[in-house]
Parts: sequence; structure tokens; C-alpha cells
Amino acid sequence: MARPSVKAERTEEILDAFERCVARLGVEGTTLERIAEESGLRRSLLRYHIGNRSEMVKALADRYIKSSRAEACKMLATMPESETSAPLLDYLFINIDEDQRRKILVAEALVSGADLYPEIKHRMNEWYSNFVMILCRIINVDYPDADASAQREVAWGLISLVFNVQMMAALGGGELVIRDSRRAAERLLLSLKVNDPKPEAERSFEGTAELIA
Amino acid sequence: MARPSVKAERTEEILDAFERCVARLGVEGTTLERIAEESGLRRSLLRYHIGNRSEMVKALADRYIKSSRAEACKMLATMPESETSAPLLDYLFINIDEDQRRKILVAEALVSGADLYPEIKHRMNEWYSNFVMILCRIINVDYPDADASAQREVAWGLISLVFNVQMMAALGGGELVIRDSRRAAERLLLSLKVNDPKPEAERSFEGTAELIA
DNA sequence: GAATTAATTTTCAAAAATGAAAATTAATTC
DNA sequence: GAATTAATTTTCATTTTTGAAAATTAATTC
Repeated sequence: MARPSVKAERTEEILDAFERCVARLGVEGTTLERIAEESGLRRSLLRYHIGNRSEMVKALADRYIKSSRAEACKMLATMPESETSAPLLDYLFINIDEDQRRKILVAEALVSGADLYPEIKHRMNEWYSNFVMILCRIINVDYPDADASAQREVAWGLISLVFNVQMMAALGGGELVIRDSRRAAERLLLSLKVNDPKPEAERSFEGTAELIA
Repeated sequence: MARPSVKAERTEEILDAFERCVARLGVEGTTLERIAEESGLRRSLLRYHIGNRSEMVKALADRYIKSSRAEACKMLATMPESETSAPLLDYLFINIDEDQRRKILVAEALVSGADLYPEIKHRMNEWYSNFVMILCRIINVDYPDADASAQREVAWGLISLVFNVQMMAALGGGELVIRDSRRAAERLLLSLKVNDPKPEAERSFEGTAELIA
């Protein structure tokens, strides 16, 4: 009855370009004009299809959460029944293509930029919790006897390593850092075996009392 | 012979304000006008005392590197002769005041923003290497038999944890993440004891050959 | 208090970024 | 090919940010 809509495709194209910019320049470093250039579209089309700047950022965060969650579930599905540690480490550190690397940098940028966009804060918190949960589920396969908090500590450590290795890779010297990160992650996973059930030694560095929630 | 110079003091004030802004808003999210407001000075004074925007960023990075190096050395000096692990973890995760927290966020912002300011890239690389070295020296006190690469892996893991805990703390839910981070760091340190000298188990998750530099 | 130099304020211009809407073009149906 | 609706282009105004220099004020020495 009229010209067919391409809003869905354009929206994807625009957000793809936005992601590429954010990975390099951060949320605040990315201007609408730059996104337009990156996507090969006019700036007015960003506005027409998505909206103004803050709506653009919101749309980016929304899409990111959704696709990231889907990706994590897919990853979970590809995990073997046992011996998940090696495939997990490969997934997190080795089998990283340009796309996944960008996704990680975008997550960091969104978290860092959350202060300026309060709506994102909650979304990124949710995203992070979900990621930890997925990791714990995988960790649980190889280390079912480790208690939940121990698994969470290790999961958090893995995430920290993944984030930082990509951030530092931007400074150059990528290969060495990747190798070290993977090894450190390996250490964290193995700590679940060695220290289970928790011996006295593990508590030897315990902090002061007010830290215990 | 003339009005006394206050350039040194003003410069410090301005860069202090700049740091406060960068910790919250990132390098690109910080405008000169905002720095002026934060410091209580006119924008023209930033230019007069330091320079234009890129010179401001360069000055910030320079001062950051210097003071950070001094701080790290001071920390190293306060370490005991033995049993350094607990004080190290306290230093990295527990005894963090607003100032130190800000410093960490600034480091992250500078690393993330290095793409836009090539001059910083090298400086931040240097900074990072120095930090790893200091940590290795401390780690070496308690784990002198662990080989250098193992110490470096653990040091890198500690840095990753420190960075991420502060980044995520901005999203809220700080206490739990701090506790988990400290515990994860503890696991990394302990892995140096358990797996030394490296048993076969430690190599069980070794990646493919092309990773060996 | 005149000279001197530094600091500060004021002011203006230019560029960059965003918001918004009018005008035009394109693809579909009937 | 006329009507219809979506997409695209064009255009303009406004705000923000930055660069730069002139004008003024302040503290010191002689």
C-alpha cells in the first residue's frame, strides 16, 4: 500500500556503526556526525530512524544487552557435558575475533559511561549479573563441589581479566597480555579444585570484619 | 621584581579538577568549561597556565604517571620484609579512599582514551609495565620460587581485578564486588604456592601452539 | 608611587555538534 | 499514472565548545 519500510535494517546498520565508533572512541567521544560517516548515511537519518542522542545511546545499550544475552546462551549451549574449563578459556581469550573484541570494548564503554546516562546503569548491572550467572553455571560443571561464593569470585575474576586484556590490547603488546590473562584465568579455575573444601589456608588473608556482608 | 608566580599551584589545582572530572566523565566527556567550573577558575586560566585541550590532556597524563610511580614506590617501601600478601591485598582492595579510587578510574580513562591521543599511548604502556614490575617485586617476597612469568601472570590478574572492581563500583553494589575481588586476588596469589614448581596439572588447559611467543 | 611582570577578567570569533522541520525522492497499491 | 506512505535529502537555527587576544587588575622592586 506504500513504500516498504527499511527501518529495521537501517536501525541495525546505524547501531553497528555506533558500536564500531564506541569501541574506539567511547560513548562521549562518538558524535552523531561520526556515526553517520561510519554508517554511510546522513545524520538526519539517525534521527529519523532512532531518535536524538540520548535515545541513540539507550537503543545501543538495549540492543547490546539482548544480543549479549543471546550470545552467552549460545555459548553455554556449545559447552560439553564435562571438562568445560578449557573450552571456556578458549572462548574467553583465544577464539576472539574482531567482532567479539569490539563487543567487549563496547561493554566497557557503556559501563564507564553509565554515570552520564542513568538509564543504562540498571541495564548494565543486569547484564553483568547475567554474565556472572552463566559463567558460574559453566564453572559448576567442572567444580560442582565448590560453593557458590567461590564460583562467583572466580567468575568475577574471569570477567575482570577478559575486560582488561581487551582494554590493554588497545595499547599494543597484545599477544603477551592475552597469554598471561589466559594463564591467570587458568589459575583461578584451578584454585577451585585445590582449595575445595576450603582449608584454613584460604582464609589466611581474610580482611577486617566490616567486609563480611 | 614583579608579581610572584602562582603557575605551579594553579597548574596543580587545574589538574586536580581535571582528574575529578575524568574519573566521572571520561576524557572525552570532560569539557574545558567543566574543568573550569570544577576548579573555580575561568576557562581562560586553563589556557594561560597549561594550554589548549590536547596540552591539557598531555599534562594530565604526565602528572599522573609521575605521581603514580612515586605512590607505587612509597607503597613498596611500606611493605614488610616477609608476609607481604595480606598487606598488598589490603592496599589494593581495602584501604582505598576517594583519592585512590579516583586515581584508578583516571588510569582506566587514560588507557581507554589513548586511541585519540597517541602521545598517551606510550606513556600509559610505560605506566602499566612499571606497575606490573612493582607488583612482581612484592609477590616475589612471599613466592620467591615461582618463576617470573608466573609472577607476571598473577600481577596482571591483580591489576585486572583492581581496575574492574572500581569500574563496576560505579554501577553500585560495591561492597560485594570488593569482597569477591579480594578473594579472587587471594586465589591468584595462593596459586603460586600450590603450583610451584609447576606440576603437569597447571599446563592441562594450555592453548594451541601459536600462542607461545 | 612608578615600573615591571604575572595573573585575571573580558570579549570576540570560529568551529563543532545537535535539534528540528521543510522539501524532495522513491517504492508500493489501486 | 494517481494516490499513498516511507525514506531521504536539504536547509536552517541554536547551543556548545574551543581558540585567541585585548583589557584590566594585582603584587612585587626600586
